[in-house]
Amino acid sequence: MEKDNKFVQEIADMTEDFPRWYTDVILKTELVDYGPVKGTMVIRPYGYEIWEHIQEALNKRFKETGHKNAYFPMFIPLSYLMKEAEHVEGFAPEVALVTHVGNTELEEKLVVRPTSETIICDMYSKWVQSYRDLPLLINQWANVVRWEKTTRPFLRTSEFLWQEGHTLHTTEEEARGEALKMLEVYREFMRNVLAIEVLTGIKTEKEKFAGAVETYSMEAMMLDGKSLQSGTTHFLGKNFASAFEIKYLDRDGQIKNPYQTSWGVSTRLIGALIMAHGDQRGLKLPPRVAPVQVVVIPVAAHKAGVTEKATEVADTLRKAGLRVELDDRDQSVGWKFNEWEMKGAPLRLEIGPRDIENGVAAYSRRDTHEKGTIKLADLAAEVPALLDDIHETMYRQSHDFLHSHVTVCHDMKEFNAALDNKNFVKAMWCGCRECEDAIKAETAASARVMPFDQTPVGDKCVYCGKPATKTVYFAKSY
RNA sequence: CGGGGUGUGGCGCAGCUUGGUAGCGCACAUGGUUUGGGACCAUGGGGUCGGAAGUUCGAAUCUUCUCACCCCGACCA
Repeated sequence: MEKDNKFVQEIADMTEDFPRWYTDVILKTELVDYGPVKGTMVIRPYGYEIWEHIQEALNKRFKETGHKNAYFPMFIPLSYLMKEAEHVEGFAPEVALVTHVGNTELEEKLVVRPTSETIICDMYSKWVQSYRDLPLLINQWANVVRWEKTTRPFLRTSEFLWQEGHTLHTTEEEARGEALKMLEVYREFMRNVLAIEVLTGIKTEKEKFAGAVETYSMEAMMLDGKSLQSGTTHFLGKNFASAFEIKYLDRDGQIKNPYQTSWGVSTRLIGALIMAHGDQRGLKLPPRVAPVQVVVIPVAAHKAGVTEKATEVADTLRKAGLRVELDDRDQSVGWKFNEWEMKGAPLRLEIGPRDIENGVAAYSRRDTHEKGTIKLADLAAEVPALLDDIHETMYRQSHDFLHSHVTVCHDMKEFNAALDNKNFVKAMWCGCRECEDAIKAETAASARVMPFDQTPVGDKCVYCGKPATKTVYFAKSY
């Protein structure tokens, strides 16, 4: 059915122009639109529902780890931001500042939160008196504003939605453990909900969060070989606690500052799943966050009994707890097939006269394009199992893709070759800032994470050739 | 902020060199025929060409200025 190709909705060739492909897909599938203010995005219902499923899955996990949700104000007095030296330096260039209300100039300028450590610390200093108040485990869902120079929907926008956890602990071990635990929560979430494989580890000094002692990160690999920092957790030490005078009286009668963590993931995750799973036909959504898990398409709907049977099938699946859409719009079936593939629905069921005669529904998987039939009587049991299989297959694909695109490199020649092949580079590094900066300047790749498993992959720094002790993943990134 | 590019119905584009007051595809609307991989026919609605000034009898087209957006670099979840 080539026709003249003139009715085909074109999506850019992802192998040739990945950024364009990304933009085409998110706009054409009605995930987002551009906002009127440069760098902002409108998340449309189809995209927002993905976010809701992400929120639901994370909230469930936060509850299990003892965290409570709360909400703090969006406006933060500028003076708060100034209290932690590294923090100001890191965020000052990109904060939006409120200076006026109407025509009146404000006595104290307000920043629109780029992150909430400072205002939350201010409140924590009032709430914490005793070691009995600790640990304090709070999360908030909010929007934050960071006026970045270049933006792209989901990946980097001037305003974005996220979740930020902020905790206080009596001991360093407990706080560091919390940061590591939440990183593991994120990793498990990526594995079991978004079906994305990630590398986890520690950020270098250069790349860590402004104000943190240590930053842990998970990095996902996009289909063009770039890395996307998909979530971070921070061990903040006492940096903020002392700056904001959060103090408690310990059992030993001493007044102490607690140890602190913060951690977050954002709507960037939606960008991650688009760029980690998509293909030439468009989105490929993992079933556990897909707004429409199963689309039911009546074939030859004008024939007697077809619409009725399709409706019945959709109802059966809804009762089985699935998110189902019956697409009975007045379009050709081919058009609908293509549309739902582009929109990433994991599973399509077709109900036509032939199927009804045979007592089956025809299915087509979005992940493998495999087709088959399921007996109508078995739908409620088999479709959920099929969705689980799609999830596992998608994770497997993500896992294999990442690990087959990591190259161990010992010198810059290998390094550059690996980057050209869209691989992550695993290499040794001497640990000095000069080499890290030089590598970034020359190759546009940055040190993404130092894996927890520091098994050496050589003995010399990939850049300067001096003895090296750190194993690092380098990659170009979003 | 440095380098490159683009602005013409909702979207994608043609027209510009050789000025003569807009055209195509998609989308949209109505009617009909269709429907197992992006259907077809007919009819119809919608733009004054990013903005301003200038040249000219006449400007989407030429000149100058300006604005906006996009891509590549420096900054970042």
